[in-house]
Amino acid sequence: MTAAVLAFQPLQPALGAASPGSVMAFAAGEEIYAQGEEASFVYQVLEGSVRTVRLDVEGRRQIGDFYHAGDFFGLEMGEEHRFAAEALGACRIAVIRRSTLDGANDLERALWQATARELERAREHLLMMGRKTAREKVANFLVDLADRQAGAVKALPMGRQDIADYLGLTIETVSRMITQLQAEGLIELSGLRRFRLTDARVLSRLAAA
Amino acid sequence: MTAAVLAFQPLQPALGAASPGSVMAFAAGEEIYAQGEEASFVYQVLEGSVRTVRLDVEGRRQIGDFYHAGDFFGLEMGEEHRFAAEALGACRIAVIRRSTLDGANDLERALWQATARELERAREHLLMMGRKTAREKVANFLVDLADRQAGAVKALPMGRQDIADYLGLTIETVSRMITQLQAEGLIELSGLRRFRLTDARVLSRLAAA
DNA sequence: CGCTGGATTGAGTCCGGTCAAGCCTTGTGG
DNA sequence: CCACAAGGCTTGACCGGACTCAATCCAGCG
Repeated sequence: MTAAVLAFQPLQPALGAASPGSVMAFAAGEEIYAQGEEASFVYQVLEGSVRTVRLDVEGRRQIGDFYHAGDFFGLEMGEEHRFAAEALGACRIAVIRRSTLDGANDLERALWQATARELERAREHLLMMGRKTAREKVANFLVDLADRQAGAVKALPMGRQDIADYLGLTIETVSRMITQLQAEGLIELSGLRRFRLTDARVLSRLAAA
Repeated sequence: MTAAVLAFQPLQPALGAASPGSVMAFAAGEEIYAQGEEASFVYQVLEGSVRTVRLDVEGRRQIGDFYHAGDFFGLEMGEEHRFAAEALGACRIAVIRRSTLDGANDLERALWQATARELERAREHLLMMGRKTAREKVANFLVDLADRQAGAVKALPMGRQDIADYLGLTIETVSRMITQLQAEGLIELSGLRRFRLTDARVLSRLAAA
């Protein structure tokens, strides 16, 4: 568990401790649940980051979302998971059996709220996919990521391919845009997995565009 | 109210009749609620179709989703609506005050489920936006629309611009793709707002691609 | 140090966007 | 029932941003 990963701000309190769930640890790249697997649990990130992934018939890959400390995921209503969930790096996950929620009114409500928040994020994501240029998408992605982390130096816990599959771009285009933003002095990379927003103002306008 | 509009299959029973809500009628293009408006109601389509729309800073337009008979919409968790809702054609809408839901456990649960279903649709939509070609997007759109309607001849209740803004394409591209699919004998238009799938098999493969 | 897989860079292509006419439904009024 | 307008839709020519293919580069690690 690196300091960088811990820098993510939990958006909601841990449910794990208070609820009859267990805590599991996963290593980088490990699958937490599979696409098509029965959805009998809900999950909360305690430490680390998680991605949800789906492959279509042609093998094209789409990232549904990234989840960091405090986030719930696996909130499907259907019988099975439409996306797989995978650990981005080493992480600890609280696993809560769905059936234990029945009748637990506040838990139920908390999960409904989490579901609605998810929906909001999905719609925001949609908006971005529909009408933004590659440059705007990448700027938006970095600003969002930075917003969730304290400190000037932000972690970039996912690889370029993951970013590409999240934004609906190719890895080459993502790479070019990052290089470009850096050349313009809007961001600053240190290594591949660490960055700073050197001009948050311009970048935010770009992202919002 | 035309027969075509009524052909949509309600996916969930009407809540309006059973609940302390009122029913309102809207004409084509009328706004049901505005972007940024306080979200103190939830809505269910009784007759007709509805679109949710959002304009970004640059004036780019994105359709969030289309809703037909039986569908709930306006299910935001936040204080205000992120998208506006507008009547596609003449329609009747059940309006349910959110506060009347407190403590009504089965209603609450029904709405959570509706929220989760929305989330699923949003993710499906996302998948499509990320990785599909214009041709696949349009095929997918038509197959989805057809699936929700009985009878061989399907209604196309929205205009080309709405389809474009839903799929993240331009109106010209949508038009070209429709023309192309028709030229290949996969679909058949009669007028601008009515179509048949003449080769559902091939079309579905295209859509799934 | 030397590997190795991820990331970058470059050249060329193509899909979908843009700009610009026209066409056709649809609805209105004579 | 037809004429006419008006908006929505289609079509065409051209352009450009993102993709593809391919060759390095280099950070991270043993």
